[in-house]
Amino acid sequence: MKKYLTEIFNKAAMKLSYLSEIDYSFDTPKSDEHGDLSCNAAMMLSKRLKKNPRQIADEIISNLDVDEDVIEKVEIAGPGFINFFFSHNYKAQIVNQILKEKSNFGRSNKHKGQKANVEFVSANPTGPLTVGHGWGAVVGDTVANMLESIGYTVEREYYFNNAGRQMRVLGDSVKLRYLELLGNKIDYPEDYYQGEYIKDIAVKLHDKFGDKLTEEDPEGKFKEKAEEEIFNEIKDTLSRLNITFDSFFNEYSLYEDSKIEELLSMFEEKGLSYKKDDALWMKFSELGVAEDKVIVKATGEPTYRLPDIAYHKTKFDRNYDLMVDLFGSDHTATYPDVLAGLRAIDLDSDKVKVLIHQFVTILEDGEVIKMSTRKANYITLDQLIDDVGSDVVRYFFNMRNISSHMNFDLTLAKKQSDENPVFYLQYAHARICSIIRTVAEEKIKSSVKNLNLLLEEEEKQLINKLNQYEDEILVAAENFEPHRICTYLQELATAFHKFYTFRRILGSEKKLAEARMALAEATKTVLQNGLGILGVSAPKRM
RNA sequence: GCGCCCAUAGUUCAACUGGAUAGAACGUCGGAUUCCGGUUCCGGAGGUUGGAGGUUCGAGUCCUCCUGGGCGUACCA
Repeated sequence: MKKYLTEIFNKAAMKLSYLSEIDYSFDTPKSDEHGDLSCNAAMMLSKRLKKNPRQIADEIISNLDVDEDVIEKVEIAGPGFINFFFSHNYKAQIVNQILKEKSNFGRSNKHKGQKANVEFVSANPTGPLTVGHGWGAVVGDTVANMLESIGYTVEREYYFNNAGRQMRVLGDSVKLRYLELLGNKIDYPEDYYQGEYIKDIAVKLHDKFGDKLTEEDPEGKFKEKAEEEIFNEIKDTLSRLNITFDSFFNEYSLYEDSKIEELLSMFEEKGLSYKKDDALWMKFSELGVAEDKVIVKATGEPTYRLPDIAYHKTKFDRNYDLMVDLFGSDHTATYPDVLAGLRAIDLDSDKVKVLIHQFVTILEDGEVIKMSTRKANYITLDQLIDDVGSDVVRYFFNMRNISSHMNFDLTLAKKQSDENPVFYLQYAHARICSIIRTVAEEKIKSSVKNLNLLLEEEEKQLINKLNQYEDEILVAAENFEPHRICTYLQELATAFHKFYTFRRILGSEKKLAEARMALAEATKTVLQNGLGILGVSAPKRM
């Protein structure tokens, strides 16, 4: 529908040049009294043209070449909205389109030929993933799915720092637990990793090497084994959520490939770095950031900023049109430095879209479960998946706007009932599958020949919802907002359930039954496609 | 102190990048099933969008200030 309006407006703009000077839009009104789509152009122009918006609206309408078979009514309403009412026949054809395009329905080629990189999770392998990582993991993967559905070729990437202090402490922690295992009395420092998994790794090393590692460097086998073990566990957890990565990029390779040195000399050439107190500082204050920061410590070791900038530079070198970074709000202070660093070497930081999710609070029986990583007192993502299953985890993390703080209601999530929004959606899909099975026995086939018979209110509402899908996907994807899809699918499921309650397939006149069947099948396809993007299964039976 | 995020119905959240009468789910109260899956559907009650100003045709959305919460504010990542 939007496509159609865009076309006739573009044609009209050749006569009314002012139309191409503003950024007007077509929106779906909240109330259907206001039509299927509404245009705000006249109101936006009223100041510029110093004319009454309704008068402008009138002028626009008289210059539109409207096909009456497509749009049956255009009216000016309120302060100057132009409301378009599409014909029922035109809207009903969406059913035909859906059944033809099947799993491709809703995909667009708007960004065809463009490459995107989505970096997410990126947790350092120092321990199991927590529920907080879960949010980033699910949303990152869903954002990648959405981008694919609007034409991008997407690479999913996981970046981790294996050259810094955190990994050193990890090696130290494992070694100490190993020594403890050998009967040494140890004093385990508070800032070492506290979890039981450290002991498990020590045990594995002990099983394999006995007491031969007492002289081993913590950064040797201890760190290596820990990284390997923990990474495997992280990958296993993610794969339970159907999340896999195309590439794992590690910080160490930036040193091996001299990317750090290259970057340092670029900064130096541009006069953007200077020595002070034995450290190397970056002139961030000249790059739109409040103050200068250290990029190489007095010890000669870079701070995280330098490799982070170098890493992002490799993304530019790899020619992505869009780079998405997703991380938790505890990193909120770091990204402006990275973006400034990229601009400093003349890269277009607007191509980097930084998404930050807030913290997750877990609620059980109305009580907040307090978590502390340092004390290893947290719910792991694995435990959460054990408790509620992958579908619920994915749906719950997708259904909230990431910029809000989230309350994850464990009690609700565990319920396999109508209180749980996931089941409402899945039930709608399973119900349609069941109808298809039943109806097949009655030898009724779906047909798109008589869609114009679908004139009942519930049928019209459902058709309207189906018409909105393509646009919802596009808006959700371009805004990086998976929760929009959840909201839409809930509305679609509701529209279907209402249709089902009042309009029967069996027992209706043949042509009508066939048309209704087609409508139900189209709904099933859209539910399936939408759930697919969210990474939630669409069960045939429940 | 400073920076970023948040505050909408009893609760959890929407509101299409400033649009028309602020919506939905859960909860609550009251209804619907001889019939393709009742894990469903219909209806009622429930709001000064944290507060105060401002910008304009129009503000939950933008600006300023205030209140209350979260996350940061390292030569940790």
